[in-house]
Amino acid sequence: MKLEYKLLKTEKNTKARLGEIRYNGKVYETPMFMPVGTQATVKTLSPEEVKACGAGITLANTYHLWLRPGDEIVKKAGGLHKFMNYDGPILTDSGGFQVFSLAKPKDITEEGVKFKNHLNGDNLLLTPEKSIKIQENLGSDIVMSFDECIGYPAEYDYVKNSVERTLRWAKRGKDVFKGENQILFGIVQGGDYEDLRKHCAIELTKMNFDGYSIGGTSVGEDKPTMYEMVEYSTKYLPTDKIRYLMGVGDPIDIVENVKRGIDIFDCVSPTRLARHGHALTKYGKINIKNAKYKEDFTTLENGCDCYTCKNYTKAYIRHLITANETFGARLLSIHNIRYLIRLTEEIREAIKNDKMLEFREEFIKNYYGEKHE
RNA sequence: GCCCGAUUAGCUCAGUCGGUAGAGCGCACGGCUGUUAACCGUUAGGUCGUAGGUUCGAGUCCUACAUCGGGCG
Repeated sequence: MKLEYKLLKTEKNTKARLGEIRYNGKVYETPMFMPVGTQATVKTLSPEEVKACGAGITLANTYHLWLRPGDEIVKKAGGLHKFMNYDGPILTDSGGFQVFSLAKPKDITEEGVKFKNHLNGDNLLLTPEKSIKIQENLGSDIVMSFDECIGYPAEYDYVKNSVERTLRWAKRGKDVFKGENQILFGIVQGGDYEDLRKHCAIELTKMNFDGYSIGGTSVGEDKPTMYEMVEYSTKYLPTDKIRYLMGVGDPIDIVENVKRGIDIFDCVSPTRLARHGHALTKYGKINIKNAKYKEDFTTLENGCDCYTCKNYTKAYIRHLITANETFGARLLSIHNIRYLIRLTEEIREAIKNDKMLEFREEFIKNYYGEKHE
C-alpha cells in the first residue's frame, strides 16, 4: 500500500496546486499541513485527537526514535503505525535536521556525520544508508533522504560543497532503499543561491525520487529570502511529483508558499506554541497568558470548529496554562493544529475557485490587521 | 517577668571586613518555523520593622520599642 500522489490542478493566477494523496483506501487532499510527532507522538495529543483535527500525514523522527526506543524495537512492535496507533500516512525525517540543530561538535565527512548522542553523550555516526535502514525499520510511508541542513547565512563555497555532498548522499540512500511499501523523497538544499538550488533540484530530479522536499529554510533567514529559496527550488522540480517544504508552518508562510507551488508542510509550531501558551487565530497569534484574558469567557477564535473552541473559554484555558496544567497545552494544541489544517482547507477551496490571490490578500489583512479580540 | 532568635521585593530568602541592596518563585510582557523547547528572554517592584545613637559612611555595630517564633520561670 504505497502512498500515491496525483496533481489535480494548478490555480489560474498563481503556482498554487491542488492534489490528492491516495493511501490505504483513503484520499487526502493537498495542500496539506502535517502535525509533527517527533517521538512517535504529537505532543500531548492522542492519535484520535490528531485525526479529529483533520490531520492526514503526521511526522516522526529518525534520529529520536533511533536513539530511543531504538528502530529495532519499533520494528518488533510491528512498525510505527502499530506502535503509535496511527493508521494515517506517516512521514519520517531523516535526522539531517538534528545534525544541524543539536549536534554541537559536528564532524561532517563524506561518510556521514559524527556527533554526540544528546541523551548520554555517546559518539554516534549517522550515514545516508543508516538513515534509510532506520526508516525502513520504523516502517514509515514517506522516507526522507539524509541531507545536510545549512544555516543562514552561509558562504557560497561552503553551500556549494555541501550541496554536492547532499546529492551524493541522496544517491547513496536511493541505492540502498528497497521501496517495498515506502516512497523516498530527495531534499533540495542550496541556501539562498539560485544556481545551487537549481543545480540541486535538477540533479535530484534526474535520480527520479517519488517526491521532493525543500530544506534549509526557516533557519534564520527573513521571509522574502525564504520565499526566494522556495522559488529557486520549485522552478526546477517536476510538476507531477509532490513538493514538501520542510519545517515551515507560520500561517503566512503556508499561504505564501502554497502560492509558490508547495503541496505539503510540517511544523512544530502549533504544538510548541500551544505548550508555551499561544493560540493561532484568524486575527493573529494571541498569548493566552495575558492578563486581559483573565475574565474573557469567549472562545479562542470566533467561528472555529475545533473541540477546544466548541467547549472552552479563553479564561479557562488561561487558568490551565497559568496553573501549569497539561490539559491547557492539549486544548491549545488541538486548536492550533486544527487552525493550520483549516487554513489549508480554505486554501484548497480558493485553489478550486481560482481565488488564491484574493484569499491571500484577505488572509494578510486579517492576520496582520487590527486585532479583533 | 527573664533569655534567645527573626524582621530586606507580592512570597521564600541571600547580603562577606561597615562603602546607600541581590536571587529564586510570583506578577506583567515578549520570543519560538524538518522539537535537546510544559522552554527561553525582558521589564516592573525595596525609606532593609520603628525611633534614636556611633561613624566620613549603617541592611551590617549599639540602645529602646513593636511584631512574630522558641526556651526558662
